[in-house]
Amino acid sequence: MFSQTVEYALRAVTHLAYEQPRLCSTSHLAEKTQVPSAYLSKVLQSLVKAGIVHSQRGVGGGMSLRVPADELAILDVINAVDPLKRIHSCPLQLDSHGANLCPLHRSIDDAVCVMETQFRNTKLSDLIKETGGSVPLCNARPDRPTGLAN
Amino acid sequence: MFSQTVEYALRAVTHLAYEQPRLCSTSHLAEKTQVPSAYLSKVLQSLVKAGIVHSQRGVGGGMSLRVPADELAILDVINAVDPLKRIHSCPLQLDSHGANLCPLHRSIDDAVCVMETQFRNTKLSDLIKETGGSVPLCNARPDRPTGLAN
DNA sequence: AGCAAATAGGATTAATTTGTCCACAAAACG
DNA sequence: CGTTTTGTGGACAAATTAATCCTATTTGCT
Repeated sequence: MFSQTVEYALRAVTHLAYEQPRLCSTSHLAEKTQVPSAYLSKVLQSLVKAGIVHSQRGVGGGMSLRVPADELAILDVINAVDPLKRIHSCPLQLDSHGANLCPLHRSIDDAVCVMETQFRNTKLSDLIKETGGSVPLCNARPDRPTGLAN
Repeated sequence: MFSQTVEYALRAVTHLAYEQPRLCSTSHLAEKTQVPSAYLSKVLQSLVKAGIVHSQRGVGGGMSLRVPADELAILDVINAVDPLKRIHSCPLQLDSHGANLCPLHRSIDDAVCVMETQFRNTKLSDLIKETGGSVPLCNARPDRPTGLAN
């Protein structure tokens, strides 16, 4: 349904929010989110380019959120790595119906639209609240909750 | 967002509903829906196996709907070729939170759930109603609306 | 029986997505 | 200044999805 890449990106920012404002190295993030480290680094690069994540090289460096968790919609994260694509015109070239989509594509686009709205309204901060016995990233916690990353 | 295969399957059943109760050959369907013919035949095989489409070999044969269009949810079509996968347990193995999903996966699954419901409530018959200046499959019409397929 | 029209299905190729590896660049720190 | 730690980016490999090709099988028709 959603690509692996989206899943990985969301895991990453969720953990970053959880450890805010500490910097997380890619390898630390990879371990915590169970994402292949080398691939995660690619995904993070996309998030950096999108201005969602800040990166700091060198000793003690790593990644951190560039945006407050309550201002970052998870739609932004999704769109940074694998954009939801709304249907604006008929995929069959026969655009003899102008701006209207046929019922099929109207229906598909409606579904995408609903998700888009839902993901725009869900902020990253919503994902790090511990609600109803469940915790962010399925109980992934920092090793030393009060210490430094790594 | 949705796979090519889902798109193709939906185009196919839409056109089948449109030409109901005539039989449509794969090549006729392929032309009308602009789907690669050889690939469409694979997709149709899945629909046949799922009991959604009836196939008839030999001269004058082809495909037809096995189910009335107003009883066939487009969710059934989607699930026949590329099932929506709900998240039932945490993708990270740490299932230390029992039946609860973490907020991230709860949120993703909610979105999938909404779509599932929407696609369950949308019947194929809804896709062949000509509403608001737009027509099924972006104006694809049978060559001879009152004649035989092909 | 024999031919033509159609689906069924296996094998193969192409394209895309996912994942790995390695050399390089920047930053901190002695 | 050099070494270590970190991200960057390119090239490549593996896996999955999409698409093609070819042969068999079923069916209708003369």
